[in-house]
Amino acid sequence: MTEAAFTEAEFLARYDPGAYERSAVTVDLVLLGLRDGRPAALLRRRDQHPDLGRWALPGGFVGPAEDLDAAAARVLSEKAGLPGAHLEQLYTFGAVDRDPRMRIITVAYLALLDERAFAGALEHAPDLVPAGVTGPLPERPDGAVSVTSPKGEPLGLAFDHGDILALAVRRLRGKLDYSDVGFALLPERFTLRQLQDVHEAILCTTLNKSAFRRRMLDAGRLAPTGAREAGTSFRPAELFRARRAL
Amino acid sequence: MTEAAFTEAEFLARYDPGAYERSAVTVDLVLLGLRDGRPAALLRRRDQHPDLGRWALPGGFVGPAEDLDAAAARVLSEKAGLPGAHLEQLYTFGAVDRDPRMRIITVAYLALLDERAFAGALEHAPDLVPAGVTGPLPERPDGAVSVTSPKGEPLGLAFDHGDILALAVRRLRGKLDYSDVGFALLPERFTLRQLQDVHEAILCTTLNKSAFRRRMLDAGRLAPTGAREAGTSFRPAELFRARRAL
DNA sequence: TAAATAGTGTCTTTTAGACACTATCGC
DNA sequence: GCGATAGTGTCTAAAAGACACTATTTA
Repeated sequence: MTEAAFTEAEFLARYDPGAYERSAVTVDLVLLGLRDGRPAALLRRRDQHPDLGRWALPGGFVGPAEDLDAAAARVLSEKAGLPGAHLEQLYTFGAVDRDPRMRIITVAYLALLDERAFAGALEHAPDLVPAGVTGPLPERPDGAVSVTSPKGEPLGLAFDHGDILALAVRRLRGKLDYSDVGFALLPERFTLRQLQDVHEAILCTTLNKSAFRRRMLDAGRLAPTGAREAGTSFRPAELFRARRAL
Repeated sequence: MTEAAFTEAEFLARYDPGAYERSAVTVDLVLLGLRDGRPAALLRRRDQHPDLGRWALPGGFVGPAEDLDAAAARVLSEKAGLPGAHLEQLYTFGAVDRDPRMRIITVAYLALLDERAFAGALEHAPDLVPAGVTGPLPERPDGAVSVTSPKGEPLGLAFDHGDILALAVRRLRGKLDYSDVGFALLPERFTLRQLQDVHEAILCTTLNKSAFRRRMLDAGRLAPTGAREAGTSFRPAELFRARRAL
């Protein structure tokens, strides 16, 4: 029987990994944050063919001895110079013709940056541009996003990166209500009003204040700090912290 | 300037794809259905090292000129002999040591089979075994699944396939309420009671009959056929069909 | 005290659960 | 009519929206 012919160690010693087709695998990152209260993504202008002049998500090849999540974290720190951001796998794009150079399968990740991290990334990587992201409209959730330069001009995205960006926004919207991704876009301590502003910006709606506060406080994911914001010319709001999930 | 030196066509003609690290890429399928009203997955016993004797998800390598979705559909029809099943990408698993033979990145897909397709797959591929899947418990959604043979004996899964299976169940549960994945586990025409049974089996709960009917009918995803089920010895229920999403 | 925003109370509307009730089929 | 399940009506409980109201700070 085959089963008894080798031990697993012997089997592995004789195994020839060269016999299989291989593909280039990359990670691409949607670096998403809020800029002036509006969703924005960090993009890089392509200075080479193909899709020269179009705008692309930062990304990089996955090393042969590198976990996917590690590759995403490496690209995040290379491009944005920050370790602490929320990072989650989005989806894997593997259409044969998605890159005309060769077959490249890319695992897309969503990275959420708070305002400070977003600004830090811009300093750390001067080739990144904060592009405004609008849509897909909540009532047409499978639509496309429109991406604009800081001056408001529309930007064309390279490859299938528009699809990736649209998926990132949809994912963020879908998880906003029941997960703690919303906190990732805020500093460590924040007011309930700031949290509501974030939700409204992501969902493209206005929310009811008292209902929002009720839901957030009842959900038990917020810990009051006792401290209050400083520097206001009016009644300062209480500062909360995201409670570590169990 | 680099930009003007070549056209895109010239650039591509000179491009050398050999310069990048590559990885073996596979798709693995969670073939999920209901057997006697309980969740079950189709698994294959490994007859080779590594993990000889453990139970694995059906899968296959992604061809060099094959889209990811096409590879998943191919494996589905090879292993289960059916084209029409619901198929969606789940997650990509790429830990360096997930397979001791070599670096293999696998894109996991969830395939939902109705009772007929499930039985058909068992006939088409006699090496597949319908394994009962229980858990993760709804109150511990990030727990592990336990997998049992048709006789009720626990089965050990190969590689990280237990994680993949658990993720599949969680995804199915999460989408059951707002999407139409529930319909994929039923024949084309079904009664509301059958639909409720499916939901209860997947969610591991009991649901309120009148509230369930209200929700389903109000959601507008059901189309009445006018026909009624046949062969009952009591009042036959109305048959519905899933309405095509816009 | 005026301005501005934080935070609360409460009424209404909607949605979900509980559960008994009626309806309809084969026999 | 009986047995069994389909399907409905209605009460209650919980959650969400509307919106006015009170509270607290700086200037």
